[in-house]
Amino acid sequence: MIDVKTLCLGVLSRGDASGYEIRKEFEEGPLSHFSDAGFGSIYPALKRLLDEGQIVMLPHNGDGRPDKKLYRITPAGRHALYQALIKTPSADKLRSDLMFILSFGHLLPPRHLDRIIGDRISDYRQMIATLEVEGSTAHRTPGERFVEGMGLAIYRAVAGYLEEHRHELVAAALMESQVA
Amino acid sequence: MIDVKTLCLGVLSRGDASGYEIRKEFEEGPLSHFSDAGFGSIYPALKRLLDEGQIVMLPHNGDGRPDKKLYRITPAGRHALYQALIKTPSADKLRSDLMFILSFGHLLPPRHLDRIIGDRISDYRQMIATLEVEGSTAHRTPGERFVEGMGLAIYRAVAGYLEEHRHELVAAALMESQVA
DNA sequence: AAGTGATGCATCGGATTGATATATAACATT
DNA sequence: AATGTTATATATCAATCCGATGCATCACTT
Repeated sequence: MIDVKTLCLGVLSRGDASGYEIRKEFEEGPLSHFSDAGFGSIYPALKRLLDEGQIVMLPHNGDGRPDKKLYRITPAGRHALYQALIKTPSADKLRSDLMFILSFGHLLPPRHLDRIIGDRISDYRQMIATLEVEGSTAHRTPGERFVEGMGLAIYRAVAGYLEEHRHELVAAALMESQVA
Repeated sequence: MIDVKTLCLGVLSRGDASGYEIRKEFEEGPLSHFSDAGFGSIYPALKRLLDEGQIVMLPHNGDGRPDKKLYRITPAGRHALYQALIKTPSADKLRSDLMFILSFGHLLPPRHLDRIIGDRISDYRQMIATLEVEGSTAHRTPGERFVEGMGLAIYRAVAGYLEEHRHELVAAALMESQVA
């Protein structure tokens, strides 16, 4: 798995940024659908990257404000990023609490099953709507468009599957609850 | 996110198992598509579950063999599992090194892009074929069938998207490499 | 008889997660 | 004017998790 240092280098390869701004990339930007990193891993990562000379800190303009630290990638950093990018990528992994829960559907009240599936469908429909708007307005590189399109494709597949098979699962749970 | 203790309780709720067998569930079973846990987290988790009285160790039949330890869930364990299952599930998250890499496609040789995408398509097609066979033979609860079907739906969506958009991305990278 | 691979337990360092703490600025609310 | 809320911004910390490694036995092949 790609580590947080590499994730940070990736963001910085697009332009200078602070730790806070890097975080936002993983929360909102195109990368957000397939990567993740919190402050607890970003700040230590930046510290290590500094030590290794892969980034430098820009002298802050003394604007006052709570000391924003801007970082810039160095040639050494670009080289390290490239080395990480050409390594064979490890397998994709989807972690889903919902799927774990549903695989034990027989232990739960049918009404509850129906509700959590319905809620999740709404979440996905919302994300899809947001992506459809952003995708047509925001400026993106071909790579970013590709990745965003993949996110959209997956969200649509999941939402569609949940909608189509929701009733099967709830019906099976209902039958079982009547036997018991 | 659901922790490894709960994942273990889930597996044990279906029947007694050893740490090794629990691991196999996450590697091969229907849960494998959406959960994950290695020995380094399973063994400590089992130890804690023992301390908390949520599982017990069965007296091993002294068969010789490298000391297989069978665990069984207790009523307290089933209760803890239930409590975990009815909590609102956190959002699904797909971690994909490939997508991170592709979003920096402009930094890589077009040939390389084409190759890693092609490789990944083969991986997915292989997984889909395996799932299609298993799905029609193995015995599954409704919940397990539902989850396995979701895995299949996602894999098909990803493989399809990669196949359909592969050339766009590679073509864009080619154009850029000619400009430079 | 040697090798390979599956079964099986266990540990350990390093990395990550998730929660928490602090502080300023901008904006809206009462 | 005072209060509350949200966004900006850095940082730490315990609990947990990941990945690699080590050890030993059994089954099967070559």
